Amino acid sequence: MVNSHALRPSDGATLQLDTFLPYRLNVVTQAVSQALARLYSEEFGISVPEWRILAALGEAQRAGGPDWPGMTARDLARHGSMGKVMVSRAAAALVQRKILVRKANAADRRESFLHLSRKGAGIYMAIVPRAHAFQEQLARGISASDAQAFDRVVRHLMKAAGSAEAALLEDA
Amino acid sequence: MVNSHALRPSDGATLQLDTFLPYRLNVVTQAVSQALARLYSEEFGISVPEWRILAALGEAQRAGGPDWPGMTARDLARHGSMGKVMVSRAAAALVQRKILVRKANAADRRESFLHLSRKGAGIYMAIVPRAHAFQEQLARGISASDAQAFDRVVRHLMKAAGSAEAALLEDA
DNA sequence: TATTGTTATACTCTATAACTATA
DNA sequence: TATAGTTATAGAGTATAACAATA
Repeated sequence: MVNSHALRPSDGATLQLDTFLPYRLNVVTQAVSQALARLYSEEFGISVPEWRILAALGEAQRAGGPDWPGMTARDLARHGSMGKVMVSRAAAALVQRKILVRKANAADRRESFLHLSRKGAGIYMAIVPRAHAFQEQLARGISASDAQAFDRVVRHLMKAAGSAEAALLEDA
Repeated sequence: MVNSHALRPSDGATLQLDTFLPYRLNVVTQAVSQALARLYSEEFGISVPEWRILAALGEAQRAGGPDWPGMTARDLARHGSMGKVMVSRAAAALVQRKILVRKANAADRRESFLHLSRKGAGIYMAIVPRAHAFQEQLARGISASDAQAFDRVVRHLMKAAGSAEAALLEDA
C-alpha cells in the first residue's frame, strides 16, 4: 500500500520515493508542463518561456491604457521567474517573428520596451482560452476547499524552498 | 492584489500568469528541486536521477530479505519515473563509482540486477536523514489537513495531466 | 562603478531513434 | 518478433561569466 501523506513521510531509516515531496513535485510538474508545452508548440509554435512573455505582456497590455509603454526585459524576467538570458533570447525570437514589437526607451537607452504586435495579440487571444480550458480540465474533480489548501501549500513551499536549503547547508 | 486561487482563475480574456497552475508548479518545483539538487551534488556528488536509483534500491533492499536479487533497469525506470536511457546512464556511472553492484541474471541474460554496494548503502544512509530533514523543513508550518488536501490534489493532477492533454488536442 | 541587455559556453534533463543481444 | 539495455544525437532549459552600451 502506498503511503498517502506527501508531506509526512514514514520512518527515519528509509525513504519511500513516492512520498518524497521533491520527487512528487517533479513528476507531477513534468507531466503537466509537458502536456501544455506540446499544446503551445504544436498549435502555436510557442515555447514555454515565450508563452510566459506573451502572458505577461497580454495581461499588462490589457490593464494598461492606450499609452502603456510596454515592459522591459527586466520586468519580464521578474514577472515570469526567468533569467535575463532566457528573456533576451525568447524576446529576440518573438520580435523576429513579429509577435512582439520593440521600442527604444529614449530616457534610458540601455533598455527598450516590448509589447504585443497585432499578430501577437491575436496569438495571445487564441491561447488564453485554451490555457483556461487546460487548467479547468486539470482542476475538474478537485473540491474548492482542496484547491484553496493546495494554493496555501504552494505559496508556503515557494517561500520555504529557499530557507530550507540554507538551513540544511548550515549544519552540514 | 494577487488572485489567491491557483486552480480557479479569474476572467476569460486574460490570464494572470501567477495564478496559472502549470506556471506555479514549474516555479515551485524548480525552487524545491534545485535546492535539493545542490544538497545532493555538493555533499554527496550525486545527481537527481542517481538519487532516485539509490532511493529505490535502498528502500527495496531493506524491505527484501538477504537473498533479494536486486532490481533491473526496467524496475528502476518505472519506480523512479525515468526513461530507460537515463537509468542506463545513471546506473553505469554509479556502478563505475562502486556505489552500485551489477549482477548478471542467468535466467534472462538481456537484463541484470543492481543493488547497493556497502559504499552505496553508506551514502544512502547518510542522505536519507538529510532528505527527511529537508522535507520537514519544507513542511514546517503546513497544517495536517492542508497537507492531506495537497496530497489529494497532487494525486489528482498526476492522473489528470494525461487526459487533459488528450482532451485539448481532440477538439483542436 | 553599477545596471541593462546580449553573447558564449557548458551542463542537465529529455526525447527519439538506431542498434545489440538476447528471448 | 518483441524486449532489455546501450549508444548517439538533438532539443529545451538553466547557470555562469564575459562583454558592450549606457547610466
